[in-house]
Amino acid sequence: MKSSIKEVAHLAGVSVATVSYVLNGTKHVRPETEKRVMDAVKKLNYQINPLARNFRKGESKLIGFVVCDLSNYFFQDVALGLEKRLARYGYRPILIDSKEDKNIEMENVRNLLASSVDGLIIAPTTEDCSYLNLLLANHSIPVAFVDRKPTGYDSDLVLSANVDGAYEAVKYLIAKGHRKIAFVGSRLDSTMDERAEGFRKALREAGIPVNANFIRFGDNLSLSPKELRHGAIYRHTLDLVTNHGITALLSGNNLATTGAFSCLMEMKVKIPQELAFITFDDSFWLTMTTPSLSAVAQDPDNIGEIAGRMIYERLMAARNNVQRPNQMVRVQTQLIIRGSC
Amino acid sequence: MKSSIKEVAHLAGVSVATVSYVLNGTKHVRPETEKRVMDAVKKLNYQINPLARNFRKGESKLIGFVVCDLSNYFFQDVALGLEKRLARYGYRPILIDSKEDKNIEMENVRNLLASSVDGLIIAPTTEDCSYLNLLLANHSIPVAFVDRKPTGYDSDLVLSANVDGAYEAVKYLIAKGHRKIAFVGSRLDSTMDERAEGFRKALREAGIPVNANFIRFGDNLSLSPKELRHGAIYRHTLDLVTNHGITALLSGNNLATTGAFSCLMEMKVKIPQELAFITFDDSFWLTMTTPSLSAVAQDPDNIGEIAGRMIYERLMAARNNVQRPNQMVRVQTQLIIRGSC
DNA sequence: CTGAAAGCGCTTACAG
DNA sequence: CTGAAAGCGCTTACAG
Repeated sequence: MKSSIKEVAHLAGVSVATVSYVLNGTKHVRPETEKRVMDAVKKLNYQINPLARNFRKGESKLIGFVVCDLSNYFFQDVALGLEKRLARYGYRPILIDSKEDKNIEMENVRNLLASSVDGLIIAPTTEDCSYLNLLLANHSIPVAFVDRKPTGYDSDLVLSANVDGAYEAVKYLIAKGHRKIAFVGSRLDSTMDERAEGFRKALREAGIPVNANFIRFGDNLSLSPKELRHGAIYRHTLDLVTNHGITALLSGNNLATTGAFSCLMEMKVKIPQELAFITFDDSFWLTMTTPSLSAVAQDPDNIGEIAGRMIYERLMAARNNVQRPNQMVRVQTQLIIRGSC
Repeated sequence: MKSSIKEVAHLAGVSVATVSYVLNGTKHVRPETEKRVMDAVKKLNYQINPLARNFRKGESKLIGFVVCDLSNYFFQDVALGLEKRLARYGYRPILIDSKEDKNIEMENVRNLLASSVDGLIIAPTTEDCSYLNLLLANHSIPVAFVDRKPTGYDSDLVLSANVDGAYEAVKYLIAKGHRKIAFVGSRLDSTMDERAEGFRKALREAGIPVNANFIRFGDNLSLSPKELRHGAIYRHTLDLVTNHGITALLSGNNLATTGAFSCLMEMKVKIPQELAFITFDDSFWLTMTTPSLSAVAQDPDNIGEIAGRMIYERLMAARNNVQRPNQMVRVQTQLIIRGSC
């Protein structure tokens, strides 16, 4: 049945050390000896016991991915990219949902540490990540952040080029002749702030005064499924459309779009004739609406891959005892024009 | 820093065995002794080393979930339910995508076995799962299937009530006066077959002759992203609408809906006036279309939970050496009427 | 009720 | 180039 390295050694007539050397390529072994070992391995259909190896090496080959909202397809796509990249390195991700609750996030991190993950990738629920200082005091594992810029804990970071993305979108709207352009974001966090900044930048550059009242954010409830459609974003959109005569709207992410577009549909606003609309976050369903929706596409797959690579590089750096300064990577977005503007 | 059970034992003035007994509750220990141990644990901030424990116990606490198509939100939701349930039992899922390719699926299973998962949940790419007999010959771990009915390997199974779901939908359409009703499914597998059967059953029951030409399936390409919109399903829909004068259409799943609804949009078919439409698989985006789309909602979260529970129960059964016959669970669907019918 | 000790299956200095 | 042996941190019969 399940054979161990001992039986391989016995059958090959060598020591277990030699078998280990051959299997891991950690020491040069005479070709002849190597062949004997490999023959024995084949004959016994031997497979290394990863439980034993991991224990011995003190690693789990597991990377925890703590996600603020795993029901959001953006993060699911990040996870897909992460999985793909980690697989290359012989690591696997463990996904865990924080449901946009800081306490759950902390609990998740604690749990993952208790299951000996070798590294941690965090899409934080809120910026403040100082709790990590305490939790990671006794665990020297690498951490990388994605999507939101953390404060209170310094580490690698992968973000979309949010300013540029919003800037390009608004620039496009301005080029189409729009002047009364608004921005709605799901909740004011570092990401929404950057996108709002890109929004302002485009207006400034075009010499259009920035009306602070045209930049709106939802409340904390805006992230919950119940409030997505008819919550704060819906009301902001309604107000902007009916009371302020905006002609174009940029939505800060897919959550805000749910509320904003729900409102526009219910109000039977003619898009793009009466209102031009662009959203952050591309998805296939943006082509199933009437009209199809233009989008600033992020590249979640790539974000996941980069986070995976960073964690791996940091792991290697630690193993080789080399210093590695914290890095921040910005992933480009892409403006996709469809029927809504 | 990281302390071991030895240091706890030393500080508490007991043997490591006693510490282990206390920590695991595996033997009765005098309350006084127990307190000494717990105090030492607290003082040293001791956390059990799961790598060592797993190795010793020969388990990984990991359950592999091999998914035919992880980019499909249906399976992502199944994974969410699975994760939730496994967490309760102290297990974690490892997700891995087969990209609707049998060879990748087999490779994935091999990989997971090589990483010592304690159990396997499989959403198979195709029915034939006889390859498992060979792969699992040396690994006595439990397996559960979800979504599609496998052949060639017998184990637990979680499926939607596909016949009933389709039956209810078509019954509804018939009650609305429809007679020329068609069914389009992404690819003929056990699931699509069952849904087509529910479709037929409703017609039969209403005394409406079943026109075999009104039951259409895509080809193998119908599952690939490129072909989703304008592939076989699109063409079937086009043919059914333009050449056969159908007045109602049931789509067998979310993939088929992408092709079918794309066609209907492009043909500017008036829904529900000219054609009533119902799809399998609910999703939030079905309310963002014009009109909103009625759906036979599956309960992926529940499917995932049940699969997790089954695996766990089988694990417990094996540990206690009790026989446990294979089970099949059907999860009810729910007809959600929106604007499309 | 508690402890001494074996052993899970590897890897890795160390010796030769 | 190869091997004998220690040891990673637990759990668990077994003995008392």
